[in-house]
Amino acid sequence: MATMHDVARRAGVSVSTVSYVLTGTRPISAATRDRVLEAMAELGYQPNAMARGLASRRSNIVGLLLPLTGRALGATETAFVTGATEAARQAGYHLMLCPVGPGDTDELQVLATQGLLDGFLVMEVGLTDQRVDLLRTLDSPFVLIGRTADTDGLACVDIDFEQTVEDAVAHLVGLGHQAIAYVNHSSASLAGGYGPAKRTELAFEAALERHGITGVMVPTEDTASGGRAAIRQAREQCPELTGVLVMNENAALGILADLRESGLEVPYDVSVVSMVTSEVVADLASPPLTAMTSPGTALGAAATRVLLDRLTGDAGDPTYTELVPCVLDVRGTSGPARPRTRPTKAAPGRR
Amino acid sequence: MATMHDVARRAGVSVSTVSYVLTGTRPISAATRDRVLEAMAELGYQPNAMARGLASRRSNIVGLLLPLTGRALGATETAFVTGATEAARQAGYHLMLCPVGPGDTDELQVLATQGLLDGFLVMEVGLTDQRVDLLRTLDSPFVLIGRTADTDGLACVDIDFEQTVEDAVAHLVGLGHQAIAYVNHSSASLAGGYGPAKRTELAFEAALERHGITGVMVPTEDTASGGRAAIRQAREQCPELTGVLVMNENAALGILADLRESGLEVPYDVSVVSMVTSEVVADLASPPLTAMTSPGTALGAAATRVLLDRLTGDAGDPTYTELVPCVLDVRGTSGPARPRTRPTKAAPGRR
DNA sequence: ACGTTTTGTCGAAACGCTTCGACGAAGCGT
DNA sequence: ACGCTTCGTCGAAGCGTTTCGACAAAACGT
Repeated sequence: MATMHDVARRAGVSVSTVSYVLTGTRPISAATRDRVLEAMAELGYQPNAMARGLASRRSNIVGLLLPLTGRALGATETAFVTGATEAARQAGYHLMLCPVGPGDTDELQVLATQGLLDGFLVMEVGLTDQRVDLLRTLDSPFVLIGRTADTDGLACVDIDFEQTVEDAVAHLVGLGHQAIAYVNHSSASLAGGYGPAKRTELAFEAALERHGITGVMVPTEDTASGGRAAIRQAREQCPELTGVLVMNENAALGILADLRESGLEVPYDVSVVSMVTSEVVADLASPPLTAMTSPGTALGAAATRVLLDRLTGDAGDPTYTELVPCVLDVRGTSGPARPRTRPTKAAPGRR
Repeated sequence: MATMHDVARRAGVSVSTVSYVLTGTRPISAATRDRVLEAMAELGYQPNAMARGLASRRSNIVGLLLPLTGRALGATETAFVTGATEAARQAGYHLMLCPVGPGDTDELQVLATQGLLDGFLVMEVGLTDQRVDLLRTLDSPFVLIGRTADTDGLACVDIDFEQTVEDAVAHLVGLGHQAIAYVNHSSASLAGGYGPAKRTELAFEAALERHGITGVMVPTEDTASGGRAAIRQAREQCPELTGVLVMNENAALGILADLRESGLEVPYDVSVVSMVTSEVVADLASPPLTAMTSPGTALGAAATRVLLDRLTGDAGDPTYTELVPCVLDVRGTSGPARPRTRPTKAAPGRR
């Protein structure tokens, strides 16, 4: 590997001059610049990342804090990651995946103090999250993807759950639905203070009231069978329901299957809207899911930009919060509400 | 941040002694070791990753080369990533996600020469892959997750497609199926030399011959609608088919939906086995998919171990290849073959 | 008791870069 | 022609480690 010394010698300049050409820190005459550039090209010179990092105390690497549950990531999380990675790359940064969950403070402590990372992107943020506290006291720059209960002084990028729920409910109400169920994350998530679960619960209640309709919320596991259980429970608690809002993609498919097996046709008898859903999964269902598509890639990219702005010093507001709602994609599982008579077996031929 | 100097002063030893305590490179008496350790603890000392990297020319970071298509990663790929990340962490390494596809040689050239990464894990390997050639000429240590056409002198970890196809076919044959379709990746993938597509095609043909049964292979897009199109085409080409093997999870769901809509009941009329499938997606379907579950996490971990062995020098065979077959998980979509009469509308009550 | 090895520690030289102060050479106004 | 600023470049001092050669002190064999 050629070093800066080699380049300097070949171009007949000093090492520092080469450095200035590279970093643009000081003005260099066009003539010498060209000579240096040429020498670099001839030698196939590539600056050493470690040396640069040591001297400048910035690595151009940001860490992505992501609890690795052992189970696969959802499509939404994956989109976050790819969005963030791509955005970082375009800004000349690298992205390091760090399996650090809300409780792994020791891990994070090490990561943040060993000087490898310039800043952090924090995913899967709980309403109270030790990682946030730690990063704050260490004052490492960081941006949350998600939100804690108290976002004072924090930079956050998140899905606008309130708006998303409202939009979804409005869609159903617009189709004439008067009784809707909301199938939320598990009660464990709710109790554990998982932000999206809590926020959507509140938003759902608010939306019901605003539109003057009735509804129930049912928490359930994020699996197909969880969805099945939830829809049964919902129909029991609220037999007249014609609309279902469901938080989790997997649960959504379970609901669809269960309704079908119960002799109810979607969307003729019941409409289903899936929240925070990726297109791939929506298209997996048949009919394809009407869904609030999660802006995963965009969020990841936005978070990265916010963090990078902070790092390069031209930081604006340190309390910057950017909320992006999911957008409604009407596909095959939502339609006009049936009149409020007890549904008979679905009329054939309708789909 | 405390430095080694601080620790050395506090413990009353030289800097190099502190270093030896940390790295174990040379013997240190128990007494001084304890003193040094104590000083570290008191100061909350944390070695600087950059300085260490510069001096030792190893970063303890490995890069994961992964084309980011813009679309979300599949569950299998995600499992690879998490498995690799976790395994790296346990060995004291970090994992950096690098969006570098088979063609992005410039990107990779930079990554490999800037000295940030000790080695590479290469994902989504094509039958011929420029990344492999480049890494080879730069002689950076690397391990493939997947295989090129010619694996001479390469370290690979991959799914054992041949075995997986054979197992799947054997499962169907064991249930009495005599005519099976294989819904493969798209013809573009096949033409582009995508390893899994090609290998499974050959393995399927071999399995047909070995078992003395008939079948067709239909390439299709990796989407639900791709699956629908494929199953139609397959039934046209081979009306007597009772078994379907499908490469892609998304396509599998499409196939299930299409069969149901055609009045065929799974698994009574047709059995479906999904290849290289994750449990989450398998459970999304109803009935849940009988599948060859992909050992994603295990593969990622295995690849990492192989790479790390190579890095730490106690490398064994540089041509080490580890093949792991998917394992058959019988769920709800496979069952005994129907007698070979033309099926009438499925008898009710059966499932 | 003697050389000889082994053990434990030290000082200093890298590692390849950034950055700071210095300084001659131009360019400016007057 | 004069000092004054600006421009372009240089040398050297770090950045925080690892690692190598050296060297007392202790342990060994005879």
